[in-house]
Amino acid sequence: MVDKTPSADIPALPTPLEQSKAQFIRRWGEMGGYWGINRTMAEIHALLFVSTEPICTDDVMAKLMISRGNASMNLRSLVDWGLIERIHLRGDRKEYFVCRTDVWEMFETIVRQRRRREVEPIVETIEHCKAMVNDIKPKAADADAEDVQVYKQRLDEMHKFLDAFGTIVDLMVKLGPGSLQRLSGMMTKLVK
Amino acid sequence: MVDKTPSADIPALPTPLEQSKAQFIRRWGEMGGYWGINRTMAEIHALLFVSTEPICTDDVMAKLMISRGNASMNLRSLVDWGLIERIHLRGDRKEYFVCRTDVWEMFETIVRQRRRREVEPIVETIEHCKAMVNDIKPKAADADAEDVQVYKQRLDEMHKFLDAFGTIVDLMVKLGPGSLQRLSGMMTKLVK
DNA sequence: TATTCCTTTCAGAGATTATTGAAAGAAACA
DNA sequence: TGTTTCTTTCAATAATCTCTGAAAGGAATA
Repeated sequence: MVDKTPSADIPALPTPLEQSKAQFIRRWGEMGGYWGINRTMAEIHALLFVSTEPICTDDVMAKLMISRGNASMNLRSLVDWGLIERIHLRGDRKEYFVCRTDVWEMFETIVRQRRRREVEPIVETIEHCKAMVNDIKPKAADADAEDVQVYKQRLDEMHKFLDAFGTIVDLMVKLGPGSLQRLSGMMTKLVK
Repeated sequence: MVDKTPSADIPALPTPLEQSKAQFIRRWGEMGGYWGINRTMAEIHALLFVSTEPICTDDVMAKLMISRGNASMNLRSLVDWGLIERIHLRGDRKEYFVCRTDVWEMFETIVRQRRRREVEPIVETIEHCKAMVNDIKPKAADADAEDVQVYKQRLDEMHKFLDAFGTIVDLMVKLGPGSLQRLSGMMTKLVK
């Protein structure tokens, strides 16, 4: 453990580099809120994303001014999501963390998780709901008849849409980093 | 205003159709939570999505067992999002609501809003952050030099990625309902 | 204009989620 | 083994978000 502080407890004005990073971190955190990810977790992720060197829990605590517990929990979540990694530095007992900086990998990871958590459950439910109304179709020829038809149709459309959407995202992920550009080229032609 | 209740205050067992709808509504609501949309708002949306007929505030209150205020606020949000519409029925003073049932339109609407709220702000911030470190580049040739380089590069990659992603989503929306299927076909060939 | 019917608003209550800090746990070291 | 150093956990607290219900606001009707 080396004390990197230049001259002990002088606060030191933030450099433009630090200011810029701080701004990015703040905004990334805010956006996290929109995504059902908590702000702190997103901020930690951003902090690691803009850090050249590995960072330990105490660094995170100091830079974001949060408690040890909070830092620990959110770092763990980020590891669970697969967005950051634990590493160990020779001669240092502490754990350090680094961010997967390849934005494509990041995207892939996030898309996979969100799909599993947010798309698959609703698809399963739709299938189940369809089955429920299919089973009892022959019996009820009453006033509901049209209602049932419309309902089934809507579920069907939603189902197809979600399937197609999932497929395309899968393929994008499989195709890798270049696919967005390639696709965008293809689609531009298609549009004409 | 016609009283549709079959025989007044007999609760009536839920039909399979009603059960199925209820299940869909519930799940759609849960998923809303993941998307930074509140559960109730998502449930109202689902309720309208599976309803053949227009629905008024009292219907929403009754079916979801929520207060008038809650129903009113969330209905308004859904209108603001462009996911549902207010309509008026002849001879009835109440306002009714219907859902845009075309899943493609729904997707388009959601994507537009989310892009504006979640992608554009971060892109602006990245541009701003890049400018901040560009302006001061010539001066600082000290130890930060490499750090600045890496930082700029990462911001750049993120920027490019977000741009490309936005482009492709735009194109998908422009191409309309068939594009997912078409694209998925094209991409499947590409993969081989 | 007064009345009725319906909608919106918003302060307070309630529910949920995030954060802290201290205690327990785990791993390296001597 | 005991000690040190670091990490995790979790009950209590704080912050945030959501919901209610009653009051105020509007618009159609008489």
